[in-house]
Amino acid sequence: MIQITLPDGSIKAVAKNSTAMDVAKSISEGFARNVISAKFNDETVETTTPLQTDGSLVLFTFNDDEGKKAFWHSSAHVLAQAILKLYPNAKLTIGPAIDNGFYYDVDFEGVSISETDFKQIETKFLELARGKHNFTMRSVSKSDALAFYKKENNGFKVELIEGLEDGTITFCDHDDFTDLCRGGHIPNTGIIKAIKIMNVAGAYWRGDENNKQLTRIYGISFPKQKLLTEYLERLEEAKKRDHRKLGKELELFTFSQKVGAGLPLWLPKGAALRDRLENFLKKAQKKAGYEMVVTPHIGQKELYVTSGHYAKYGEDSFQPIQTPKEDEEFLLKPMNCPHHCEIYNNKQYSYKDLPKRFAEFGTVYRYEQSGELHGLTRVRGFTQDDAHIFCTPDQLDNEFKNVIDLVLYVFKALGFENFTTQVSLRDPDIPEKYIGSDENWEKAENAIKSAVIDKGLDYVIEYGEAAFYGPKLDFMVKDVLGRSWQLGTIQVDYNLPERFNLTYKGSDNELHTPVMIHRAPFGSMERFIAILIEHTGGNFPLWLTPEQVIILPISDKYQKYAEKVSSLLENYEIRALIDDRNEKTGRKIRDAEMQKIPFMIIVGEQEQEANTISVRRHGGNDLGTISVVDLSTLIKEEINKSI
RNA sequence: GCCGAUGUAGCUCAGCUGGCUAGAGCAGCUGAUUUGUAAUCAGCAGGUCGUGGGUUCGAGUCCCUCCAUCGGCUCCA
Repeated sequence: MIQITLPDGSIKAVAKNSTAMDVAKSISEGFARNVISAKFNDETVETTTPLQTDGSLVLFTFNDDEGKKAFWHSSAHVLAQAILKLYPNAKLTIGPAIDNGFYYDVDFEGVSISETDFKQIETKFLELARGKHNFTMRSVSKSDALAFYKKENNGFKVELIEGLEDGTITFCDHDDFTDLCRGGHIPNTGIIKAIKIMNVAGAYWRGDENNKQLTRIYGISFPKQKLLTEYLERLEEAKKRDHRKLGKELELFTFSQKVGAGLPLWLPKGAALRDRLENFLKKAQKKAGYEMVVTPHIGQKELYVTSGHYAKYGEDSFQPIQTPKEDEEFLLKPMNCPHHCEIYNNKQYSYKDLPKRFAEFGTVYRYEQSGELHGLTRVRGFTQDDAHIFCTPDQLDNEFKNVIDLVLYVFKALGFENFTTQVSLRDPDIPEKYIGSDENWEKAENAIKSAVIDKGLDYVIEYGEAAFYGPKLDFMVKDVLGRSWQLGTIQVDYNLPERFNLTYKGSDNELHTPVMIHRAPFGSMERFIAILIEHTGGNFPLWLTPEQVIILPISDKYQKYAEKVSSLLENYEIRALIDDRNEKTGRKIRDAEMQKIPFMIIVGEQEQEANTISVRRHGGNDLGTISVVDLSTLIKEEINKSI
C-alpha cells in the first residue's frame, strides 16, 4: 500500500501501482469521469501512470488550467494525426497547448492551407477522436527516436531529438499515431467532443525568420459542444469592445489611406478625451517635480548617430529628410531622449541641482513593419508621455521608486487592475544587440530589480525584452482578445548620458556622469487610449468621457428651458449637449444610450414648471426628478471618487 | 517583411457558377409630425464596386500588380 495525499490534506491509502484515475474513482465515480489529468509530487503524470511511492496527488478536470492544458495538448496530437491522414506528405514539427487552445506547426511542403480546408480537418479530427483511443507514453532511446523520424524523413523532429539527452526521450502513442512528447495527456481521445480550427498563420521554425516558414494551424477544443458555442459567443462579445470598432462608433479617431497606414487622425471627441488625459498626468507630474519642455519633431542625423539609434534602426526607419543644402540630413524623431539629453547639455549642473526631470508629450515616428500595424496599439506616429530624469547614482533608487508610484497612481485612477509588471532584461545570448558596458548594464538591471522588490511588486523577468540602451520595467495590460501590450515603462540608462557627455559637478569639484531614467506611465497616448477603450467598453470614467450629460427636450417648446439647464451645468463645469433634433424622446434616449453618454436629462412641461430635471443613467437606471444642483453634486462626487 | 483571409454608398451588409440602367437598412437632405424613458412617417439624394493592368463579345464577379484592413509569425527605440 502507498499513502496518497490529496490537495485537501486527506490521505488515501491505495495499492501500489494504482493510477491517478484509480485514486479518482476511489473518491467518486462521478468525479473520476471528469478527471482528465494529474500531477504527482508536482510533476505532470498521465492518469494511467502507476504510482509507486507515497506522495501528493492533484487531480484536474477541464475546469482547471492544468486540465485544459492536458486537454489541448492531447488535442494537438489528434490534430496532427488528422493532418497526416489528409496530407500524408506533411512534416510535423511542434504542437503545444496555449492559453486558448493549441496549435501545430506543420511543413506542408508547398501545399497552401486556407479556411476552406478547416471543415475537412475538423471532420477528420472528430472521426479520429470518437475512436476513444488511449494515450500511452513510452521511453525510447535517442538512437531509436532518431531512426524513427529519419525514416519518416522529418528533419525537424530529428533536430529536436538531437537537442535532447538520451534517456529522457519519450514518445506518445494513440491509435496509429506516434509523436515525440513529454507527456501530460487526457485518458483518451473520446473525451474531446468539439473542435474548431480557428485560423492558419505562417510561423518560422524555432521562431527565427531566417528559418523556413511553416504553417501554423490554430485550434480549440472542448469536452462539450456547448462549451465551444459559448466560447465563440464570448469571442463575438469581446469583439464588440474592440477599440477600432468603438473608436469609429464613438467618433474618437480614424485612419485614412491617403494620410497613410498607421497614422491616426484624432477626431474632436477623441482629441478632447486625449487632452483631458494629458492634463491629468501634467497635474500629477507637476506635483512630482517635473518640468515641461518642448522639442522639435526632427533632428539632425548626427544626433541619432551619437545616441546609437542610427546604427541600430537607421535602415529600418523613415529615411533621412534631404534638404536643398548638400550633405544635410534630418531624421523624424523616433524618440525624445536625444533631444532631452541636449536640453540637459544646455547648462552645467551642480549635484545640488539634480534630479532634473524633463517631461514632454513628444510625438515620435517609427517605421513599423506593415504587417505589425494594429489600430491604435501599434502605429507609425504616436505621442509618448515621455520624461527623462537625470540624477546622481545615489538618487537613482528613490527616483525610480517615485516613478513606480506615479505609474501605479495613473493605473489606479483609470481602473487598470489586471496588469503584469515585467522586468525586461538583456538576452544574454545576443550581446551585440545592446550598447554599453556590462558593468553599466549590471548596475542598471540591479537598480530595477531592487526597486521592484522593495516596492513589493509581483513581477516576471523576461530576457531579451530590454531596450538596446538599457533594461526596463514594463507594465503590461491585456486587450479584449487577451493580447498583452506594454503600456507604462520605466528604463534605467547609464549609456546615453555617456554618449552625450552629460555631466554634473559633484561635491568633490569633479565632473560626474548622471544616470538617466526614461519613463512613460501611459506608454503612448494612442496605445493607452486603445486599451482604455477596450477595458471600459467605451464607458469611460466620468471625468474623461466626451459628453457627461445630454439634455433631451421633449419637444422644441422646451428648447429654451434645455438651454437654461445647459448653461447652469456649464457653470458647474459639466460637459453637456442638447439633442434638439425633431425626434421623439424614445429615439433621443436610444441614440444617447448608443453614444454611451453617462447621464440623460429629460425636460418637458413638468420639469419646466417645477424648475427640475428628470435624469436617466446610461444603462436605463431612472434617477427620477431632481434639481440641476443635485445632479452636479452627484457628478462631482463620482469624479472625486475616481481621481 | 512573411503566411492566410478580406476590401461594394458616411456606416453595416446583399449581389449564385461573369450577362440588361449595382441593391437594402441605418446615417444625410427635404417635408409632414410637437413628441415623456432604447428606432414617427413619406419623398429625395448618395457608389468610375480599394488601385492599376489583363482575360473576355461582356468583369463587382476570373487572373496578376500594388495599396489598405483583419488573424497570426518575425519585429517593437
